[in-house]
Amino acid sequence: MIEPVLIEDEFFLGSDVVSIAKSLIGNLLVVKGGNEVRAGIIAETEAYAGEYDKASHAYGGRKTQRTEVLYLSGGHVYVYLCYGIHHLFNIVTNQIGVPHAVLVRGILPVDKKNLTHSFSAGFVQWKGLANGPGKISRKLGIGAHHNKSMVNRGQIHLYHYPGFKLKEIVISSRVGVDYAGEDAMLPYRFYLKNYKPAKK
DNA sequence: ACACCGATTATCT
DNA sequence: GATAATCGGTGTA
Repeated sequence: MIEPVLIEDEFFLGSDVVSIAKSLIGNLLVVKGGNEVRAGIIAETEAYAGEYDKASHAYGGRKTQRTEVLYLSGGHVYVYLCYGIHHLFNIVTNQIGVPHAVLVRGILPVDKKNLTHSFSAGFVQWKGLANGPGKISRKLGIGAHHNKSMVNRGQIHLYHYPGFKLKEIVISSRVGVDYAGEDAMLPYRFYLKNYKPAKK
């Protein structure tokens, strides 16, 4: 059994949000709440490249109450509400002042028996599919209170997960960004080949 | 004050 | 598999 190891802070400070989104695939997302621990293997991500990306909330350098978290340093958590119901989980990347982020759109369940003892306390096994950004927040218990928190400091942690054997990654255009014009075509979405996304 | 944005579930075929 | 029904926060005026 190989121990998952926390992803180092520097990883999230990187300037290439697209490659960060890709390399997050297959890593372990862990949410601790109270005495409970929930986890999933990241199976689908999208990159949002800030000021010059029409699909980004920070397009054109827009800075408001909602988007100011995007301008914080890489590793901060950006959670926003969609359809008045769903909380969408993003990880801010790059240096302070550069509003890049990775949206996590899908996770796979992890079996407790594939994890070492350090995760077993309070581990809650969730079931079903989490192939959609609203579903992962439901399954893992991510909410608005996580907004502006810091990965690997508070309740949300990201680990390298050598126990998961990464196969082929599919690259495609992003979901639900029709309004972004030509930027809607950018190949900024990544998912595991053997995973069924909610949307093609 | 108002237009805009989108993920999920239920219900139908 | 396809379609319809659903909400509330945000940004701009």
